[in-house]
Amino acid sequence: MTDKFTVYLVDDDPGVLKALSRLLRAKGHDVKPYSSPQVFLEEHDVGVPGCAVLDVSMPGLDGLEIQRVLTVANGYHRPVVFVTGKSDIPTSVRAMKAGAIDFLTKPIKDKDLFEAVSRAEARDAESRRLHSELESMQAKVGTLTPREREVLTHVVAGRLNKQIAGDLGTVEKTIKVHRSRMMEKLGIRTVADLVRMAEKLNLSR
Amino acid sequence: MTDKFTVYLVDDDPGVLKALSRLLRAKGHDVKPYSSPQVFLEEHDVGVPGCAVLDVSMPGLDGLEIQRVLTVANGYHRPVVFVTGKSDIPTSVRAMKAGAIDFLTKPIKDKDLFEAVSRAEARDAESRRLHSELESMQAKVGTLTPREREVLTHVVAGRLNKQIAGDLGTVEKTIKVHRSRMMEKLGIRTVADLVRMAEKLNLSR
DNA sequence: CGTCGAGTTGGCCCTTGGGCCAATAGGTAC
DNA sequence: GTACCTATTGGCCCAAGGGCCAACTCGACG
Repeated sequence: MTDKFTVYLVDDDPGVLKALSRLLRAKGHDVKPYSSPQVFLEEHDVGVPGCAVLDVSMPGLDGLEIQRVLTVANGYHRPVVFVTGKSDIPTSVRAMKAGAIDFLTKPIKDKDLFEAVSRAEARDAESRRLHSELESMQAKVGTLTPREREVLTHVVAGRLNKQIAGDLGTVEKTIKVHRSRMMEKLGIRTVADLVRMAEKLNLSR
Repeated sequence: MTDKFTVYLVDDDPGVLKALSRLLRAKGHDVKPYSSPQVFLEEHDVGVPGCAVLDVSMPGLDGLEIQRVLTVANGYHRPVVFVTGKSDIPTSVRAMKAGAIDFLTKPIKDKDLFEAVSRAEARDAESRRLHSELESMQAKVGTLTPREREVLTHVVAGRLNKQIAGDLGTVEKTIKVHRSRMMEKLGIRTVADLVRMAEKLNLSR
């Protein structure tokens, strides 16, 4: 149903690795199989849209460890689906609390795996969309001078130019100029849009 | 550490019920023990700040069923902590996916239960705060006339009075009046606040 | 039929926002 | 030192927001 979505598959059992790879490839996914968690982490690229399907218990690095590492990144969370042959409830609960998409026990039903990967794909797409939106906004805010940024926060707070001038120890005219340049740089025309942007970036506080 | 926080405790085992009750009461919580899921659901009051601690497997209504019922409400989700003597991974995963705070296996460590209830309390408080905030805002929006509401959406969209007038087939003066009355009724003074309110209420679309 | 709320509109006037042009001052980079 | 960026300020003028008072229409309610 989809393509250009990469599934990072990590399982120390070559048989499982092969079987799941075939299954997911048949579904149209781009699969990258790893029998070693370490190698996976080295080659893993957060820039690629995709999800991780991890065996819970592996020698060296177990699935939960990997999940933690993947989560640390920069706010972006690589969606993780766990598969396991032998595990326990506390482990599954910990995984889910940490944000796992699903926690499947072997024997794994194809349908369950597909659904999990599908949800992972949706979440990944959404989080990428959000993330890139925030990035582009932050990039624009980054081009603002310190003064312009101050004015921005005051405008978002709903203060009048005159009041902002008072707060910043200058005159209204100066604020108008900063304000105008600020809006220009942000590529925004209305205060409404400015407020929405500021809300998303948490610039209100 | 806290009080006036109610723990609805539901377990068909009288012994467990008694033990957990004592434990939670000692911690300062107001505990309402039920050995019957049905009775619990009948007496349950979403208006009371608290959480539910449910046994997963019970005759009649199992824990997951109860969780589903508690979730249906009106957008408010009663935080649920599961306790179980005998369960399996798929069940725990389903519970966590459905938003459970935690899924504890017996023998339950006091510390785990306390932490779970504590997190449930935090979540409950937060969701109540959010909910009441939304309610009061919606109540105010409810006092608006249809026309005022239309104007609201246009203002939030960043449109000028003149443009709004064009869209609504009237003149700028009329929009000014609606706009003024609208702000007055909402108890809001700045466009910035209006936008933030609209965002929270999803009035932008 | 009279009252009332909702929707309209006009006029008047003041405050704000914002664009354009010009100019000054301090600091930094080449 | 010259060029450039950032911050400032002034003047001029026009557009937009918004308060106050008054008035009109229409449909619903008694």
